[in-house]
Formats: sequence, structure tokens, C-alpha cells
Amino acid sequence: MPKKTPLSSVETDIAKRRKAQVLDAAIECFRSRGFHQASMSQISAAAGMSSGHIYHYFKSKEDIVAGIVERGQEELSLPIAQAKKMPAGTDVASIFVAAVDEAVALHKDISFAALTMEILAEAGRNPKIADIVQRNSASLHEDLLDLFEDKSHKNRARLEICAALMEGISVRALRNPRLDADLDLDMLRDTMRHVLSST
Amino acid sequence: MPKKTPLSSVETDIAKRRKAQVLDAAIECFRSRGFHQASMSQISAAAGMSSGHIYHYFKSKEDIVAGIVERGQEELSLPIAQAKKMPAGTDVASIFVAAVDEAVALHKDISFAALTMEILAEAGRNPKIADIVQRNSASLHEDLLDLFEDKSHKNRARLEICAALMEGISVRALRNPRLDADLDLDMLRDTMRHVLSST
Amino acid sequence: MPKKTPLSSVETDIAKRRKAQVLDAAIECFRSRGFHQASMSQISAAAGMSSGHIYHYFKSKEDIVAGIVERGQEELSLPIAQAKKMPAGTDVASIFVAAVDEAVALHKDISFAALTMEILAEAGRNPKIADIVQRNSASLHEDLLDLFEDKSHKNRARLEICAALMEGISVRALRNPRLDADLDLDMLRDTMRHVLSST
Amino acid sequence: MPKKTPLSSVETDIAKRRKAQVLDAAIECFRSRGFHQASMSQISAAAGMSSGHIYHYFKSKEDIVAGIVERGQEELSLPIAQAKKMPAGTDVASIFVAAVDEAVALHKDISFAALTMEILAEAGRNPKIADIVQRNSASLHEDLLDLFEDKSHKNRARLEICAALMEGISVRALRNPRLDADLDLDMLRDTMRHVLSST
DNA sequence: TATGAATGAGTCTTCATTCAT
DNA sequence: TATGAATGAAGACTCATTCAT
Repeated sequence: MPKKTPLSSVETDIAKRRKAQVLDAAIECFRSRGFHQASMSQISAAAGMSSGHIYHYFKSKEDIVAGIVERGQEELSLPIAQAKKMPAGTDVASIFVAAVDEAVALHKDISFAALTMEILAEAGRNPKIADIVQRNSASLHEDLLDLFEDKSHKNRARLEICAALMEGISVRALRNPRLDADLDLDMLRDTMRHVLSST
Repeated sequence: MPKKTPLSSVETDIAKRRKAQVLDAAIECFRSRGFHQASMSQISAAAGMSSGHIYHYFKSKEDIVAGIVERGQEELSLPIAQAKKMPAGTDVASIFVAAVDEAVALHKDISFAALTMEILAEAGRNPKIADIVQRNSASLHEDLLDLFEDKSHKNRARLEICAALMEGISVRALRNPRLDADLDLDMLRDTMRHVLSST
Repeated sequence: MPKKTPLSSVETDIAKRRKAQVLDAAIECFRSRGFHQASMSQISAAAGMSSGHIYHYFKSKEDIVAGIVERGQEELSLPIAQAKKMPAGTDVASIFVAAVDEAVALHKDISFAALTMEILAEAGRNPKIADIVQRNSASLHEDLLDLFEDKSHKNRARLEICAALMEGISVRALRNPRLDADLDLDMLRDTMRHVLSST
Repeated sequence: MPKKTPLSSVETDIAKRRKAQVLDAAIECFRSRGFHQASMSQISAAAGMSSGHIYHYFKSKEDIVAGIVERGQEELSLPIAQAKKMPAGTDVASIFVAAVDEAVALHKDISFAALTMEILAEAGRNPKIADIVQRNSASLHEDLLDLFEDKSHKNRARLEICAALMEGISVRALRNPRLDADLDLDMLRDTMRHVLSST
């Protein structure tokens, strides 16, 4: 937070805001149409900007997709945020269990789930996207592992199962419109505690 | 050209074979390019059939997508097949646990996972596809519930968690290229048993 | 000229006619606008064919340009045609000199000259085009050399000078609108004879 | 910032330098990409100037093309420069023949040849450019005719043939990558002397 | 049943040009 | 004088779909 922001930095700020503006518009379009169905002209309309001008900030449509995937899913690091609110020394299981409610709320959101699936499908065939997705996920998991006593293989395995469970919620949300009624949060919490605290 | 079969039925058979031929080709293309990236001419090439002729069997490309989603993922009913091999009276947990290996092998296959995500993403925005996906899933779950003692809400909840866990594996496969090393199958089996047999 | 043309050959013929149709239209457009100014939609209009359909015959606009350059300038082989009309044994100089009138008429045509310059300019920066142009020219010169007693370096040099002289006429036609008045055909003929028969 | 020079004149000087700067950059770009392939932003980058600012000096891209053609090819007046080095009274043929080496070196340069063809092609379809090209050529030829005893039709004709021969070298350079080996400078000089001194 | 020629709307992208600063 | 953000009209090319054969 410099007092006198240098000019170049101001310009960068404007550019950043513009890029964010495009990314926001793009997310909106991608959510409702998908990456390949959303047209640049729809995105530009949503961004309140001429389609040509978008190319000052992104060199291609794929670049926008990459930008979205990159900025991507910071919401996923929820348990980490949660951990910081807990009294120091709280055990991992409790931290994760405490985060379940919010995490489920996020993952079962159809709009969130659909964009996630879109990204994953793209990652399945576009190496550039796959790379971003994988690096994102890896760095998130490293952060989460810091909450554990050690980064042993066992803890990695626990994390994988918890992640699968949670991300699986997004899949279920798309497959089962009655998920809210069918899902038992207590059971879910219990399962996570089991995974994280079994010896 | 069997002598006895009535003509109309022969045509139906041929037609069915042709449709299957197209669907097979389409799956192949969709896996590697995605629904909207795969072109009708690629599909027709893969199907060994002129693109025009495909329109005798499917009235549009969306129809092919629907056809694929419909026929979709019979592989998912794995535990049911498994149940039939088990001695009558085996408990549900054991049936599911016995199916874990095969189920994981299926779900962590990148090609399977990518097509699944493609379908789910499409379901997230195309109501016609959503409908098929949801009916498929509902009917599968009804079948699986038959393995339980009753169709109580608790058992539905158990099934949801198991499903999330398993489908989450597909997500993880796309997010973590080292999933094979990180995943602990014993832990997974233990988790499923816990979910299915806790009181 | 086979009596019973096989089907495939008929189809090829249609395709060939279509391609020629496109090339004709393209030449027309390229002459009046230049390669990069002529749009595919102008070409398609001139060809009486949808722009999309052109891509059944040419995989890109550059391919059309290449096609034109390739088919290119058969008119250039004029002296060879001329040579065949002369009594056997006529000396080279006389053959060339006899061809001067027609050759000049061709080269000083503005429309011919402009397209030639367009092609040469493109050859100056597009290696694919350069290659075609150079192979065309090489093969023409080999044919012309056959008219000489031998393919000695001296004869190659003579040919180069004659070629420069003749192609230079196209340049002059574009530079000097009064070329017709200024050019002395007798002097030109004399020059060529000098080049070709000096010892 | 010289003290004595009046302001208006200073501006003009700066402006002239700026225009030249743009033209230099444009030539560079046009040589490698062609008139219509080179973009204003490439030119502005090469000129070290914002693209918007170029419009203070040239009202359109076509104007830059015109500027280049105008300033154009002073190198062509080579024999005149040559003539000034020769003892007064040297005959025309000798002046031209003496200039052959340098002239050929210039004309066979691919980069020079390509830009020349580009200009001529443009002249073939753009009347404004044609006009400049033709006035340039006319004025050059008037200057060259001053070297002759008189401006008779015969001498004009000689000049045309010499010009065609020399400009034809540029065409040959583009058509024949082995021109250096094939061309015989002595033969060329002999030809020019023949053209210029025959009675 | 089967083909593939044909269409034309739609895609992403580029670019000359303008204008607020 | 100088910038570069911004525009929007093209441009080349693709593709689902139709239809004559």
C-alpha cells in the first residue's frame, strides 16, 4: 500500500481491473453456456467492452479460459481460512469438520459445480488447462497438509479421500436434484472425522 | 439376411446396429475433443458413414449427445453386478467394499473421467441432458437401494456419500496426476465400510 | 478420351471443373484487388459458389494463391509453341525473334503485368510461393534450352538476358503508360538477335 | 534546440525527421510483409512511435504507401550519378556500361526486388499509386535522356530497352535463385553497348 | 439406404482509425 | 506533441444441416 503509487503501477491497476472485468464477464458466460458455446461477442457484451478490445488484455479466448482456471477456485481453500479462526492446537479433524457446512454449501451450488465440471472436462483434453488445474490442486493440498502433523503418505491419502468426498458432492448435486433432502450432513461430518482420525 | 426374421424387424436391427455404430464413434470423438469440439464430420469418419447419413438415425448433433448420455454409464452399476456374484445374504457393506477395486479402476481412468465431466457440465446447462442424467442416476440408486434392508432415508444418505466418494475419485484423477500413488485403497475400503455399517 | 469414363473419374472431372471455376474467379479478383485485398467472399461471389464450399476444394486462401501461381503462366512458354511451328532446323535466334511480337503483346498487357508483379512480390516473402515460382521458371528454362545446340553456361546466360528483357517489358508497361509509343519493336528484335547469335 | 532557427522551421524540421522515421520503418515492414500485410502497429513499433501519433504525419496507411512510392527509388538514377564522375564528353554507352555493375547489384537484391514488385503490383490497381510511379519514372527518364545527344524517339526507345533489361534483372532475381551463377555480366554489358551504340 | 456437394450463419481474431488525456 | 485505450467492421475459416442423386 504505497502512499505515492508510481504511474506505471496505476496503469497496471487499470489493466488489472479491466482484465478482472473480462474474467467476471467470462465466468458469467461460461457458467451459462460453457467454454466453447460462449462466444467472444457475448463475453464482450457482458464485459461492456468491444470484442476487439478484449484482445488487448488476453491474446486469445483460450487465454481467458486459462485466466479463469488460474484465478479459479480460491474458494476451495476454505478449510485453511477456517483453520486460522480456530484456537491454535485444534486437531485437523476438528478443523475440517468445522469447515464441512460451508464447503458443502459451496460444492452443491449448481452454478459452482457446473463450472467446475467444465474446467475438469477441459483439463481432460487440453494440456495447458490440465497443467493449471493440477498445479492449483497441488499447491492447495500442500497448504492443507501444513495443518497436519506431518506430510506422511498416510496424511496425503486422508486428504485425497476428503477431497474426493467433497468434490464428489458437486457431482452429486448435478446428478441428484434432491441432494439436499438425501444428504445427511451429520453422517458426512462423521465420515470425515473417521477418515482423519482413524489410526 | 436371415430368412425367417420379418422385414421390419430386420430393418430395426440394422438401424439399431447403425445407431450403436454412430454412438460408439461419437463417444470416441467426444472423449478426445468434447461435445462441442467434435464435429459431425469427425464423427461420421469415425463411424465409417457419410455425415449426411447420420441424420437418418439422429435428428441433430444434440440428439447424439442425448443418445450417449442415455445409454451412458452402465458401468456405474458395478456393485449390482458384484452383488449377484456374492452368496445371498452377504451384507451391503461387503458387497460395496468388494466392488471398490473395480469401481476405482473405472473412475480414475482419465478418459472415463473426462467424458463424465463433459456430461455433467452439459447437464449443468442443458435441461434435456440434465433430465436424462438425473433419471439415470435415480434409477441406478433405486437399484442399489434394493441391496439394502430398506429404502430408509438413512440408507439413501449412505448411498449418496458412497456415490460422492466414488465419483469424487474421477475428479481427483483429473486434478492429481499422481493419484495412484497418493490414494490408499485400504483406507478407502475402510471408509466405505464405516459409512455403510455405522449405526 | 476413354469411351466409358469410370465413375470416379467423372467425379474428379467435376471437382476439377469446380477448382478451375474457383481459380478463374480468383484470378479475376486478384487482378483487380491483389491477393490480400481480395476477400474470400468476393472470390466466392465471382465463382458463383458459397464461400464455405470453396474450402471443399482448397484448404486455405493461400492454397488458392498457390493454385494460381502453379497453373500460372503457361502463356510464358510462348516461344516453345512458336518453335514447333517453325521448319525444323531454324536457328534459335530466329525462333525467339519470331516470337517477339506475341510475347511483347502479352507482357505489356497491364492486367497480365499486374498479376505477375503480385505473384513476384508474394514470392519475395512467401517461401511456398517462391518455391512454385522458381520451379515453374526453372522448368520453362530447361524447355527453352532444348531449343539451343547445348545447355552450356553461355546459352543459359543468353536465356537469362532474353528473359530479363521480356519480363522487363511488363515492368515498363506499368511504369510508362506511353510504352507503346516509346518502344521500338525492331530494335528489340535486333537486340535479341544480337544476344542470341553473338559469339 | 538551436537558438537562431525560427520556430516554425524547427517544427518543420522535426516533422520532416519524424516523417522520414516513419517512412524508414514502413519500408522495413513493407519489405518483409508487403503493403497490406504490414500493420500500422508493426510500423509504429519499428518507428519507435505510438500508432496514434503516426496519424499526425500521415492521414492514412495509404498515405504512407504513397509517401514511400514518392520518395521511392532514387537509387534508380544511378547512371546519372555515374555520369557526373565521368570525364565530360564520355559517350552515353560508356556511362551506362560503367553503371551496369552497381545497377545489377542493386536490382538483383531480393529485398529491393520484392519491394519494387510490391509497388508495381499496387500501381497496377491503385490509380493514385500508378500516378506517382509513372511520374517518377517519367522524370527519371527525362533526366537520363539529357545524357544523350538528343531526345529523339530512337533514344527514348534505347532507354526503354535498357530500362527493361535492368528492371528485368529484378524479376529474374525473384524467379531464379541461381541468377548469380547464370548471369553473365560481360554479356549484359555487351548487350547494353549494342543497344546504345547501334546506328 | 447412402452419399457428399452445397449452404450460410457464426466463430475467433485482426486492424486502421479515433480520441481522451 | 504524444500515447495507447477503445472501437467495430471486416477477414478467413468451420460446421451443423439439407438435398439432389
